[in-house]
Amino acid sequence: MPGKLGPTPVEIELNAVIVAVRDNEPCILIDPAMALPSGPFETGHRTLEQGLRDWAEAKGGQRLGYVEQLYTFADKDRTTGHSRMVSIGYLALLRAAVLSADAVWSPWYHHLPWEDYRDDVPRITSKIIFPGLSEWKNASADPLVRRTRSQRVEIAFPKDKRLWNEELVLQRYELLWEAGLVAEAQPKKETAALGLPMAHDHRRILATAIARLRAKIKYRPVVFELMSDTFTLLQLQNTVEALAGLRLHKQNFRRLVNAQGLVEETGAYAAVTAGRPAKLFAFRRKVLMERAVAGTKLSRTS
Amino acid sequence: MPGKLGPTPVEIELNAVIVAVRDNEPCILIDPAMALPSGPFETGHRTLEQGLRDWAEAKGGQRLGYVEQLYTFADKDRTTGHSRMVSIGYLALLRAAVLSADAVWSPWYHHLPWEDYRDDVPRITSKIIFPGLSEWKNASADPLVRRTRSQRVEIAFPKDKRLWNEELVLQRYELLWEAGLVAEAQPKKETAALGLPMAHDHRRILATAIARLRAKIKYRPVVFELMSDTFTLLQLQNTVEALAGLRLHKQNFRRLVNAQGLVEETGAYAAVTAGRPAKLFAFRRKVLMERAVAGTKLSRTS
DNA sequence: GGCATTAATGCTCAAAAGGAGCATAATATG
DNA sequence: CATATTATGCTCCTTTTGAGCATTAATGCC
Repeated sequence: MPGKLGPTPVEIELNAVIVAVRDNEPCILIDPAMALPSGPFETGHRTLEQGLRDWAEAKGGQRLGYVEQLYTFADKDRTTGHSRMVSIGYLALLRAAVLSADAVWSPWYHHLPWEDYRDDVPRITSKIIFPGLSEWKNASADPLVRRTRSQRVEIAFPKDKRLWNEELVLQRYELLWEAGLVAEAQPKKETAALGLPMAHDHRRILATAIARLRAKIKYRPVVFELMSDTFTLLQLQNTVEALAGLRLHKQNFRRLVNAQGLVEETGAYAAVTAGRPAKLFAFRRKVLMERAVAGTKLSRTS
Repeated sequence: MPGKLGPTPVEIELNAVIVAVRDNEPCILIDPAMALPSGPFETGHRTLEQGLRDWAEAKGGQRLGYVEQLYTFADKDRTTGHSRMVSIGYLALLRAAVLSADAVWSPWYHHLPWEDYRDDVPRITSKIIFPGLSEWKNASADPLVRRTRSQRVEIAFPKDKRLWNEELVLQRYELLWEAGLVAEAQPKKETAALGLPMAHDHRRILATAIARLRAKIKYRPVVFELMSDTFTLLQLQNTVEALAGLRLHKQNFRRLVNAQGLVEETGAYAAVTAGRPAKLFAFRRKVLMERAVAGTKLSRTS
């Protein structure tokens, strides 16, 4: 290859989106500079994931529960001095949380307010996003570009809210970025003020994490990593709704949870708040072993 | 954190699992040393993916079609000299293929022969794998360990072939590795000879790629990246079957493809081989724009 | 106590999707 | 022409989903 310059000196940085749900609000750990917790990858670690776990434990005083690698970024602008910065994003789920002084739980919908459809469509959607994206679409002279943009917008932010696809978090963020509607964007508008900005490209990493999590809760019992040992079905549903940013049909949700054998009754009842007391359930950890659920869509022959 | 040594000098290596299907056999690109194509990440590149594309194009003379990041590995044993090697795995799909001299297409089932269930259960499964895993299971004195191993085996390699889950490629490889049944394993048995070994941990990366691809074909129209411009429905089915390592129900496969609006008739017919001539179809590229299909399993309220 | 309110739970019904297989159509070959 | 081979159309039945009605069990207020 012409212009070969040899291996680039590189530094590895681990970025973690650490999630917990408090009062039915999904929150992420950030520092006062609006940055995700991040640290260097040290020589002593056997694997990347162990590196992350050790570092998070030392810093946050918590043991990370569920951990999953998200994506490795190495864009050109991620540079420190003359060496290149490669960032490996992780998603981690946490139950309780005692925080060290320099960290805060920040509700993730503060950063991506357009993602919360639990109480109808967010107001900013029609007030800012639709006009903003429309303007962006028409800003191109090329009719082909306009058509493409139009289609992307319609998929990411459909007019008909029943077509809302809660998994397209990253696509939506990228669309808003391209349209200059978020503060991090390069050719940004003066008006770019959608959501609370974060350091560097951390809001993008957050979007990646939410997308992954929203996809995953559908076929893997990861929600339980966010629940306490016992919980009511409503609490469970509230947590799923918080993550998905959607309201779910109560009875069908219960049917699903039961049919999958995900929980078992503990015999106890929740301390009452109002209405009929709810049974307390516990996650059947056995299902983790019993099944390796994976969506089958292929109509195989028997 | 005690023992902190500061950022580790690191080198980035890109590893690509480049897939094409020839004569209904999924093949991967490897060099004579049984290694996946790999190259360093150069300073000149804007992003990792662009780095991979440039490098693959220069080396293979091909433009990569579909590219997807798989996983970033940085295990301790991946070391060159005193700097640490971080490997970023990619999956790429290719249609045709003119190869440079030092590369070969190797059928992936040569490396993972237990993954091909198209003609019934592979023979090695009952002849080598079942006894081997059984022995491994019983090798532990701890009854708890035995139980866990037993469950893992039953999920990965179920006795009842209708329970075969074609997506668990990585789990199966790891199981065989732990049991010392593959040549790459550390505490390997003399008999460890399942499948054609590959360099380093490349067979593991291949397993990751296959798992990802098998999962993806179910909800994204990626197969078409492997098809020529026009094809018969049987050819399409054969390709899917090759990837999934399964036989599918013909009529239902067609119903699915039609219902999803994935293809359109071209009006032409395939050059006959035997039997009734088949219509030639083309992929409806529009669906890529029309829909951003994502599996919905949450029963939302309307 | 009686009644409104709030949740939890049980059940039904219809529509959509998925699994299996029968029947027919259109070619090639001997 | 009979046979073999593949393509394609259609039916039937089972499961899964989507929606909503009805009942149960508490609390709070009069």
